[in-house]
Amino acid sequence: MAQTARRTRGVTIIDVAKQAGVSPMTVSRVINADPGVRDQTRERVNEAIRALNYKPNMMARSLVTSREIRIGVIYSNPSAAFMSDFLGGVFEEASARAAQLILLKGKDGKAPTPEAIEGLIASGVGGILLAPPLGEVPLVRQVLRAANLPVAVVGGTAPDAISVGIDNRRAAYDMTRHLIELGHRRLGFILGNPDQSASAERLSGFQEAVREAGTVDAQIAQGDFSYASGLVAGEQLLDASAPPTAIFASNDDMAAAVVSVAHRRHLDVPADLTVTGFDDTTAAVTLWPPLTTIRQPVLELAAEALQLLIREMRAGTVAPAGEERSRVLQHVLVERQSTGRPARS
Amino acid sequence: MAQTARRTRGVTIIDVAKQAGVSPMTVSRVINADPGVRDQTRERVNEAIRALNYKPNMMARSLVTSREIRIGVIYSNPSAAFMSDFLGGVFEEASARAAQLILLKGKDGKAPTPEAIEGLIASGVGGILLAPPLGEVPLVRQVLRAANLPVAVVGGTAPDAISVGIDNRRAAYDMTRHLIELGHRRLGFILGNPDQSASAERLSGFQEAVREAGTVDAQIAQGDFSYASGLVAGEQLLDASAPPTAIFASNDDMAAAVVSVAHRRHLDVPADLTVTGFDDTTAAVTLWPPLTTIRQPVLELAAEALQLLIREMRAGTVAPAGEERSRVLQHVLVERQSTGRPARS
DNA sequence: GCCCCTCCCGGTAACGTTACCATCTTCGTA
DNA sequence: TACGAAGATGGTAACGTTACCGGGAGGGGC
Repeated sequence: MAQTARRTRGVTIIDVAKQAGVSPMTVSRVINADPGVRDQTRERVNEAIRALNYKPNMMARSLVTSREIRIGVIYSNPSAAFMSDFLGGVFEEASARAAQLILLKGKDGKAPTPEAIEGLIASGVGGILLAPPLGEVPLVRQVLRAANLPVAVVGGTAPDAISVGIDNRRAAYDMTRHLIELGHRRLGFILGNPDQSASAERLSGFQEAVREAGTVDAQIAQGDFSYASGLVAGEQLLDASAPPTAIFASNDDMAAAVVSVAHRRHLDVPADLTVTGFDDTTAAVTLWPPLTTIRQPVLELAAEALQLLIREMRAGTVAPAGEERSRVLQHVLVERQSTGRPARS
Repeated sequence: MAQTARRTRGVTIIDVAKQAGVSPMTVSRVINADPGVRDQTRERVNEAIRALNYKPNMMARSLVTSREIRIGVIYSNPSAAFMSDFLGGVFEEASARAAQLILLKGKDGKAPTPEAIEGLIASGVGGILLAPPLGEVPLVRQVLRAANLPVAVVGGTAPDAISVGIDNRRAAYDMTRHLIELGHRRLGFILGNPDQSASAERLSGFQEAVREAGTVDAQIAQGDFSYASGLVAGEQLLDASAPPTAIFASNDDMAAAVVSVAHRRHLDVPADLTVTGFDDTTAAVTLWPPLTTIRQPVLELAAEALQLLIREMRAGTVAPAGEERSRVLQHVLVERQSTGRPARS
């Protein structure tokens, strides 16, 4: 019977120091990668750390360093799958840096009320992290600007805030090229919600690839990222006299709707119609066939944004000029079973 | 221009004490609801707290109280919507109690490998929180038992661990009664994955309501909680010579599949067929029509489990006997547009 | 009128870490 | 050979909170 020590005795920096035969200060230096330590000493300390399975105590550390980091995270509920990853990334980063998170969630996919946001600010947060698409809701930005707090937005442009996202234009371009390379010459594209800049960027990428290919016919239908709008847009595209052989929806929900429309018309996906989405939400996989789509590195996006935000909060100044205040991460084209070559060229 | 103080000066317990004209110790007592403070004094302190907008510093507090609380959270990815709420609840509770979270996520909806779990344990966590359905994966439980750590599972029974969940049987019973009250007399039920005890409990609740009603015809089809299995089960139920007028799927994914099958057969939901789900995931709302379903208070579930776990970790002993080691929270029947009265009785 | 007991409250010492400055080496160079 | 400079390490004092004890103010019983 493994009599696991219930006492979380807590091996401290002092224990390590004793074991390595140095002072606690030197151990601290090793942990924080301070260059002013001889290699030999450093090695001895690292060995002691390993031997004792020492983990620095975040509480004590942040008690003496940063007075306290409290960050407000505002999100609605665009896609739950997205939020799950997003929160995961934020939490991991927050716990690594001993930041305290205060969550504020809007109801029914809407942004929280200005009052709620002001309440959050009044509760004493030192910075705000905005999940998409809240970075582009004018009312939210306005309240935040008035508070003059450091803000980081994920997945959206932001003139006066940190922003982290992917290259939507490039991602849409890649997907469109992929469809063209499969042999499709009549493409359909379903636009996203015009209030989000990502919609225009994705359209722009689509159009560039089409223009580049030259001999491709493109039809565009308006949507708003909702399943219902995908239903309408799908019907519209397939009602055309020369319907597309491939439809590229601006997100997975709308792509799922297109698949549903196709099935109702007894069209097989992908034999009769190729469908692709964007975002790689769970919808992409719970469906049959699973969707070819674009995956955003959501977890990394969130972690990166939080990291930049914390740095800015520590620095104290809101803007270190046009420095590294925005970052673009790589997307991935995930190929599943909703895409194939067209029935006949 | 609101010259917001960038210096997070950090109003401390000492500032409050000065303002209230008492010692820091008394302020601490007020914060921790210690009874040994005169009402008059308490009021004065509370006033000072409000006036200064004082927030206790979690870091400092937990530095002196609990040596350190580090909790491992293991989850796969059953439903992203579920996880989003779940993580939200866990995080909120963790940050309120200054617990450090370490996340471990299984790939592709599968449980993490035993090696990964052992790695998590070796990293020095003092307790483990298991998201559904991991509490019922034998391999996971086995590894955890060997480590002899406090464990809390959400949504599942657990002989030797804290468990928090809803009354699945009662919830299924409620939903079935609801269908019967709408006038349905031929019901279809789609079972969940037989490896999860929730499946059997839901079936049991369904059957009890059916038995109670007396004149109701019930047909049961096997599923496994996946969309694909819902497709098969839905076809099977609707192929019957006297197909049901209402189908109760054990989760939303399968319910969504049934809706898809119905549409393919040109059956309107809910005019020709009533469909209900379970869990209230996003799938329930992104679909058309939105699903009537059972909502679990996921956020509260997670928070409660974490709270119980932390208490047990602090107590030091693994089992305070058959005390409050499991808790049942209330579910809610959410009525949306996928249910209606049968076409003809 | 004195003693003891209860009820409130304050002082002091931790908790584990890092900032800051002092100290001790070790060289390179005049 | 000596002396300053740079490099490496240690000592001390914080950070904000609570645990633990000690002590003063009342009140009741004899």
